[in-house]
Amino acid sequence: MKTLKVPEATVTRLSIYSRFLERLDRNGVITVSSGEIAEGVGVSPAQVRKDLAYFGEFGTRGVGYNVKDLMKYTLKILGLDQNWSLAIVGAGNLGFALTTYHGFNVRGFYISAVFDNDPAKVGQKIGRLEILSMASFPSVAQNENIRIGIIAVPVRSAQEVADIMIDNGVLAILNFAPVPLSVPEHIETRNVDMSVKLEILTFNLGFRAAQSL
Amino acid sequence: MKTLKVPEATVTRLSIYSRFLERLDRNGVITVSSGEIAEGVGVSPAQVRKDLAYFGEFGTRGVGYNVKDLMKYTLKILGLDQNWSLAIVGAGNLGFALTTYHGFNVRGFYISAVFDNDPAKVGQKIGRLEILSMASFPSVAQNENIRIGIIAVPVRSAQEVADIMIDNGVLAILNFAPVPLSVPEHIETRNVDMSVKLEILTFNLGFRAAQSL
DNA sequence: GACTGTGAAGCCATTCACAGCT
DNA sequence: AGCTGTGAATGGCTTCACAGTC
Repeated sequence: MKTLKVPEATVTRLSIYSRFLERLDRNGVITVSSGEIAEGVGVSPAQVRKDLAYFGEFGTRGVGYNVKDLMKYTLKILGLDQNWSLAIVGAGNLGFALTTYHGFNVRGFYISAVFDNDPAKVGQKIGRLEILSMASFPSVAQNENIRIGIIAVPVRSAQEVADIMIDNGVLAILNFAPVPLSVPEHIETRNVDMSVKLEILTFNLGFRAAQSL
Repeated sequence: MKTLKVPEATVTRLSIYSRFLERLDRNGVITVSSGEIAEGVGVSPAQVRKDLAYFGEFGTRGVGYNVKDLMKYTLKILGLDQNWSLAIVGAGNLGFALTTYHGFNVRGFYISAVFDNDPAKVGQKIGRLEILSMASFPSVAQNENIRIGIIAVPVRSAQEVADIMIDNGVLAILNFAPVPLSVPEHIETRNVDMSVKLEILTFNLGFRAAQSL
């Protein structure tokens, strides 16, 4: 088992393997081979084995992997053996969708609070959560032990929101605003940019297609 | 100018440069250097020049790039000099957010229709759009010339929706369901998986941090 | 016989460093 | 002098292929 320098692509796939394993486990599958995982998630068997090898030897030669065990290992590696309190800032359509998005309220994640500075929104409810003003961010972040923030505000407010989050102990930010955040070295950020993905599609429909003429 | 084999990472960045250039243009900036673009979007200057070089020579040595021209070139390359009709399938919270998400109704994209098979939703309105039953997908897809589909349904329905889309002329699919779609060779698909990005954050907070102890 | 784990090879993307223009 | 465009070097990820194990 060697560690250090795990490619981010490996972590991405690990997250996908992990969810696939949960599905297998729910279906009562006991053992799975790298080839079956590969088939299920659309990568090569060697890739699956290489990825897992960054973290240990989880399989049995000639047999494969125990689904339940490997699922637990992947969850542990991804840090999902603990609970993570999330705060969402921005209660527009996107923030609303994210708050009610079931996928965020599983696998160790729990949305603790939603913030918005629009006075028309503060006080309204999204499911069990009341929309709070940003003025209460510091106290809520501390009480709820919020270490991950989700930014769902327009570009112009994104950096300001990030700064407030970081000042109040947030260690990692998932940013839906299409702008890069400038943050200290030790803060983790990732952007989710839906438009970029759309434009990859149109590029491929146009430009690549034109080349193969 | 050499072409063939443009890395997908280059296309991703091109989309980001393009949006950055729009911002510069709105602010009245005339000329920009690779270093300034790099600074603005968080990559290296050499990377910016290399990326652009895949598509031509757009700059002037000693000077830089003309903002308006380069913006137009990037839009053209990305296929955004034409209009793209989108159809969204799934009018749950995510579909609702996507339908009203302003970022999708700019840069050449236009949401033409929203579909859902829940009888309780069919007939309701999201802004200007009435939610349609999937039974009308074929005729609407044809009339509106829909070539791009967005899947915002649960995992269990995603493949079925993809099949219907493809049967009715859709060429590219943006899939928000966390499952790989199986599609013919010539169909473009990309997944937007928000949970994966979250799990990269928790991995980095946990695993990577543990290694540096 | 089947499947994992892994060094080596191959491939792809990024960075470097500088020649070429303005 | 300043900045682009690009071949060469580097670095990193993926695939190959096979030894090791059950």
